[in-house]
Amino acid sequence: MNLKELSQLLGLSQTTVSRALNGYPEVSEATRARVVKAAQTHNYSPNTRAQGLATGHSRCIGHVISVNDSGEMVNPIFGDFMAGAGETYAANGYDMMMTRVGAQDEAETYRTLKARGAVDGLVVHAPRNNDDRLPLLTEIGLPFVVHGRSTGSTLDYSWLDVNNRRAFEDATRYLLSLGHQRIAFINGHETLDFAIRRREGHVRAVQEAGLTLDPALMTTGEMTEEYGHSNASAMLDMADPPSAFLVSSIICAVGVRRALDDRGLKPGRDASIVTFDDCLSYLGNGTATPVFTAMQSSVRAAGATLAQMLIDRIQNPRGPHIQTLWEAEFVVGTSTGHLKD
Amino acid sequence: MNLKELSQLLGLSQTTVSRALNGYPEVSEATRARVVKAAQTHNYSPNTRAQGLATGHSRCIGHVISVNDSGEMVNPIFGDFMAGAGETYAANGYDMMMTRVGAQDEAETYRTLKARGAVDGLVVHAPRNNDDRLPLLTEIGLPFVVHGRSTGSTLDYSWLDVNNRRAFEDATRYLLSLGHQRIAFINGHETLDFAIRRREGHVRAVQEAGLTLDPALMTTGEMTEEYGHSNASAMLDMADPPSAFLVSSIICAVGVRRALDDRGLKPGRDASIVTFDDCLSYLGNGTATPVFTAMQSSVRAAGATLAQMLIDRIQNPRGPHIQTLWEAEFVVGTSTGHLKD
DNA sequence: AAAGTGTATCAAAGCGCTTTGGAATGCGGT
DNA sequence: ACCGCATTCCAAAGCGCTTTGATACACTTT
Repeated sequence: MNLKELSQLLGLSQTTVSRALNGYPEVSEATRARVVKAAQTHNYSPNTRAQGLATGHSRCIGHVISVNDSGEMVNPIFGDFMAGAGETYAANGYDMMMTRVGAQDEAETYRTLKARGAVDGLVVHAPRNNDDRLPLLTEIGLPFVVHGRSTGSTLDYSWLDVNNRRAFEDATRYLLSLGHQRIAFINGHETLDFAIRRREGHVRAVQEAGLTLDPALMTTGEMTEEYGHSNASAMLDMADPPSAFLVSSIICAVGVRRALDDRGLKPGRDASIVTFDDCLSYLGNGTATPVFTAMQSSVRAAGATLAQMLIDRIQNPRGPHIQTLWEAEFVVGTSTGHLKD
Repeated sequence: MNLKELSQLLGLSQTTVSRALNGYPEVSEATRARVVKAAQTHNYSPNTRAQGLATGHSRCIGHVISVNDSGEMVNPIFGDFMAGAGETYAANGYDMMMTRVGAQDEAETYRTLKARGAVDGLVVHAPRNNDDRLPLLTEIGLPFVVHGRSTGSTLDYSWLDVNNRRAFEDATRYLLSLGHQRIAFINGHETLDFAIRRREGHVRAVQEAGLTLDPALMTTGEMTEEYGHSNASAMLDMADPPSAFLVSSIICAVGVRRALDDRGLKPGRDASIVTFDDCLSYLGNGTATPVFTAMQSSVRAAGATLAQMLIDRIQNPRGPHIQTLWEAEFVVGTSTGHLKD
């Protein structure tokens, strides 16, 4: 069933049917009602591609997932982010497209996406320091919003980020206030902007307290459970092990906890753990009392909000750029306690 | 840059340029080379929608994610599945589209997807017993493949599944062989086909051993960490607690382990855990020796294979349906041990 | 009665591509 | 010199929609 058939069926022109369905005022309400009903009974929906060709828009948002060097890692927050974004897209009649791409042909992918007219805009994930995707997208004229920020970029662009620096500064202060002096910092890859900011926050709080940083207690890497486990294990086996762990992801924190368990150490009693918690739906941080003391911010909510920002931007490309900074909520769970003497 | 401009630039007709780029034999190799090069330098890619309109195909695959009643859960395996599928799609020039939908307007969504011509085919996720999506999709003529199976369906359709019944039967037998008699079974929602099969496997092995099943040791639910933790906790606090846990997901298993840790019990020594492991990239089951004794099968590989099956089906809709059954690999880790007397 | 004003509808062009059904060109064979 | 026969290229139709610019008609208004 297409427009032509439907309009013939109704004894109307394609113009009128199209306008009736798209809510134009030139159509009488009586006619509109008739058209809408017929469309429903005959299960008519306008062909996406024809509509897109005529309007010049795809009503589709792209998400380009860059596969990192290891080539295998899937960001665990991805599902929740997409779930949040998906709600917004659905509510606004947008489709959501995903593209996987190796790091080397990133630029090519973005250019092709634009040339093909496949998407009206896209979300930039996992921004790096001075990320070259921002000038690229600006140059080729593809609307975008950034999940996070790109320090060093002089461009004006829209982003939504968590105040990572403050969150990790506060978290470190909290551990210091409990008497911890040797604090391990299990961070993500410091090619990523958020990881850099987190380190800055941590470093600032440690230095502020007049303590010196031990490089042996700071690691960076892919934020998997195994990564948390192996690094925490190594540190716990040091001659002078840390008494507290500051962890960049609850998934790593699970690994850190396992390292403690392996050694018969109890989190909160024998060693403390503070983690960042993205509020993943399948890895909730306890129901009544939080399991981990954590800085939390819902990545799902971030997805929903960023999607709306992008849609607004697409519909009004000349509008001002929006920058949103969310503060993480600090919750005290059972994984932290005073330093034992 | 569009076809018309490019062809004018080259002094050729649109036909010739189109044919040159699409590999038709009617074009001399010299001309083709010239065209391809010009397309590259001018960054030309055919407009997706125009191409789709002309050919009648979208070269796009749909993934409809049904949001369950709780409305909030995101399947943790989703990211890895999509990563696997995405590789295949990219290699074959297909785009990948996601749609989120509430359970009540599932049918409507599929119909609209077809009517709009938005996708050439789709992957059915999380099939239920006698799933009504299969006859629906067959009726509306949208090619599909199923990740899992739908018991009770009399249709002929393509699927890829893990032999869940055998995996859980074998796992249960393994626990029995270690002397465990009270085995808890932490399962997923038994509206889902795979969960039903897993229960069947477990039940069969228990009955085969001449033991009676204790309904108090069998739970079903959303497979989150918290779900594993709360149910394992409740069972461990029973007068006659289980000595082993059979768990449907490594995420739940992490929760079960936490419940043991809470009580100072050590997995493998004080209680055993066997889990199904989807080989999620961020939640690897140890490097050298597995942490959990597990039945493992890569959901990422499943995504890649199913994507190929679907593409084959789209390109040859009259071809035979393919049914693939994978056996899970059983690995013994540190989470299981003989029953202490 | 003529002119003006909305209102409700329509025919046709155009979006950028593929593809059908020719047409022009070059070349060997008679 | 003429006739096939490839080879190489092209003009134009068509995919299903939106949208421009008109048209037909029923009312006021002067």
